[in-house]
Amino acid sequence: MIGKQKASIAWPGTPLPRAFFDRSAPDVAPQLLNKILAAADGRAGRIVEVEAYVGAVDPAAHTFRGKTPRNATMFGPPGHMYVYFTYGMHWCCNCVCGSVGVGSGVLIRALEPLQGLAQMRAARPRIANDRDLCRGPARLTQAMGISGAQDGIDLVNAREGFAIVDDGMAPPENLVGGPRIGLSVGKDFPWRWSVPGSRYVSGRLVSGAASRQR
DNA sequence: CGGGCGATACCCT
DNA sequence: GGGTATCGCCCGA
Repeated sequence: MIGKQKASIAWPGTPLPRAFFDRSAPDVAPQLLNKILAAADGRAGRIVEVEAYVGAVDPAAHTFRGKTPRNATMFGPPGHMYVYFTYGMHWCCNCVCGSVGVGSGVLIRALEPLQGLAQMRAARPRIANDRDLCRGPARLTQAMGISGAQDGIDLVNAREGFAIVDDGMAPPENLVGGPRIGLSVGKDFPWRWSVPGSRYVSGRLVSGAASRQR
């Protein structure tokens, strides 16, 4: 149907409320670990890696130099999805955080695929290993069916096909942020978090981590 | 497993 | 016109 059908999100749990996102992105980001990114069509995955980006103070943020047509969603209300296009071929998705006008958000960098694996494989036909379906920000958007058409949708009311669901699994404890990936500036902000030991996290594994699965 | 590199289009200066 | 919040292929070890 057209854009706003009543979508029932497929993974059981409670969609995160608006207030969850109405804090600074580095506060929200680690709390998103172990939550579920779920689509109305059945695809779902557990969030295992995130990065925070903060308007005005963070030179790596798209919003660093103020509002433009591309980044407008980030300056809007929290709990919406900011989807951007990069490297001429890839889409990446964020949760907008903080108050209107701040311009910050959390980039979702990796998911553990949980449900709708057949649809994910169909969306990424060249991938032989399920481990690689959602291991990376542009890979997971492809697997989940997210593109520019989803820029600006509301994740809280879940009426536009996607939501972030709390299914009762707490975030990992004693998390420490590390440097973000793929930047030429802003490398000093320790605003990347991941689920320790998860084999679905992007980037190079530290030595020995490959055998330490969970 | 890890490094190197090309692809590719849009955005903002 | 330069840079990009990346990926996948190829290669050597």
